Amino acid sequence: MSIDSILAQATSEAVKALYGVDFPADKIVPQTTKKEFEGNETIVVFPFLKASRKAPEATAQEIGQWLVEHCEAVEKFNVIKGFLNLTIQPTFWTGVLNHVASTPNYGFTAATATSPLVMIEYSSPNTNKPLHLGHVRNNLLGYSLARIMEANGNRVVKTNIVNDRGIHICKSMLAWLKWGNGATPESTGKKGDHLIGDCYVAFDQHYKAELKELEARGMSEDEAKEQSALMREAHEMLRKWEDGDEQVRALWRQMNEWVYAGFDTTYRRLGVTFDKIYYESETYLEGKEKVLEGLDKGIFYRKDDGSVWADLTPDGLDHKLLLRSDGTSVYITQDIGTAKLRYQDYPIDQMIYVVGNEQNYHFQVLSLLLDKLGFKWGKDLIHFSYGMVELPEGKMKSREGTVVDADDLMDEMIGTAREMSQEPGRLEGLDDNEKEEVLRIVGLGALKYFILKVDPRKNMTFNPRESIDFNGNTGPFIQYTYARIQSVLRKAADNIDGTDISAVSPNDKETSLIQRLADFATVVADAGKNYSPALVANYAYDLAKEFNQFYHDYSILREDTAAVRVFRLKLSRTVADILARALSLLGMEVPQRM
RNA sequence: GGUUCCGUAGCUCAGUUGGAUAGAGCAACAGCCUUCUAAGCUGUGGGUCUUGGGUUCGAGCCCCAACGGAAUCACCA
Repeated sequence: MSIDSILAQATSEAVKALYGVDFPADKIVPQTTKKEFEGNETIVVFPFLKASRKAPEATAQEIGQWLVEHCEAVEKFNVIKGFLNLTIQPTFWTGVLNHVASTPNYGFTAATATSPLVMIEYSSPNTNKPLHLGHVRNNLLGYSLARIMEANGNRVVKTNIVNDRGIHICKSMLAWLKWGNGATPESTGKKGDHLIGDCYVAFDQHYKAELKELEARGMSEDEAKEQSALMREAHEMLRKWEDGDEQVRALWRQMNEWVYAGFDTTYRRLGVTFDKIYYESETYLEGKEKVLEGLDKGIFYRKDDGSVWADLTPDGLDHKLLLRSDGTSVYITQDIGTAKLRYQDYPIDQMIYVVGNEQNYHFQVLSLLLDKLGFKWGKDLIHFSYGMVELPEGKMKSREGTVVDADDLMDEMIGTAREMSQEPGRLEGLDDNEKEEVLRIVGLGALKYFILKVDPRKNMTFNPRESIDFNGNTGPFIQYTYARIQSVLRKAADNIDGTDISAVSPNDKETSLIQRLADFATVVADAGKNYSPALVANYAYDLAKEFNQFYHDYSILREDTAAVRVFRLKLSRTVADILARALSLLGMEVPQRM
């Protein structure tokens, strides 16, 4: 039982005993005492004043006295205004440390066969360009969210829907045919996704040039777009694709394979994985049937021109098109289709879509539509909406070449880690492979933490000229704290688990660290409830920061009382363990040395 | 114009269901490596929490309004 619930319960009893009023324990939330004040846990007594009919100080005094007399865990108390500061028995804290240290996966809940099944969709790239910084944010958030949901006892299915069809892919294909000179990833040594991305850019350039020429001949911009031979060819190709033209399909398959190979490399480096991948080319026809079903049931209506619509005005939204007048699907129809397929594949209880905030409206609509169509998780689907990554000059623009490429970025991060590690004494005794592994872990850790520590809803700015920091509130700082503890543990000769530490009285710093360790369970639960990797990230930083201060103030190995030394070693080891587990929720690894 | 989101130190960001004197990092300045890892630690300076009302013992947090910014409101995806 946690100290918070013990105190809440005891305080509830105190109010009952002293004032004869029932005050439910779950309404009492003790909080950690601020550093400036004496004590470990604080209870705010203002809510009890109605019951006590006394001044705040007097009330706090009475409750404090009662707790000292009746609650074993409470050693003493002091009162400042309406705040009752309680000092907890030292032996209690060593007990808490032992508990956390000896509970495997403390704070994590394992899923069972009956746990809720949560499906998380993230990444969802187009196959016409390589992944960039915006995708990186999406992937890291999605993967971390999956880890957090798992830690909270959910069964999780990570899914990716690849947008592998449409006019944009045809543009790349056309460009490859026209100007590609038969280039392949093998012949050029280029990653497949980058090769295709170059084709897409090439199309855009030639298209622009064509428009310019047409406009020079006196056409308006719209006329030029209408007359563009390139665009017509692209559309013709799309039509052939939809007709199943074997030549077009073969090229399409070939190019997509190249792209997937490229994506796989990037995903593997980023450390993200998927349990089930859907391809739009296989799902995009699926939604139509569901829409027609809804039409039959009278949920939707048909206009005179044959198009099908949903009336969402009762929900405060607009009318939404579901099928064009020629009977073909639009974007949202496809999402209905994938929802149907997914539900056939998995008995989903909850669906989380990790998609940028530019699609907020889309998911508001999708939620309503799925609900109307009878999906039990439709109404409560979570659109995990995140803000864009911007450059100091504004948005990233592929046309202007300001896109921050995911592969380049990872290279740079690892490069910076390499520079940092040049200092004498760093990474000595490791062979080259081990060194590279550490640099990879640290470089990627810096990137991941940089992105995950901020509130996902907010737009974030990334300045490519100022490389991501490795000092201060960063991933490497937390990893460093871990590695530092490992170093101490390697040098310790003590039998950590075989020595009794129950007689040790933790000092303030140690008590505070133990409290923080115990908090980990709450943090994991809150992160799950609020879908918030940032909560975990900031917790890990606080814990690491506090440990570093402790490390500076108190010696561990040089403490000559065996019991205290072992106590501190155990505390350190548990901090390292919790740090590693917190970071694992962010998809981050820890190095044994750095 | 409608809807949704954001506004905290020069910059990047925290701020746990409303609690005590609003916190970190970066940048600046001043210190600390003969000691368990200096990717660290300590100190100094830096704030009208966009503004104005309201709710109450108490508001950065909740409500209303204004201002500023972002996204979105396609027979595009």
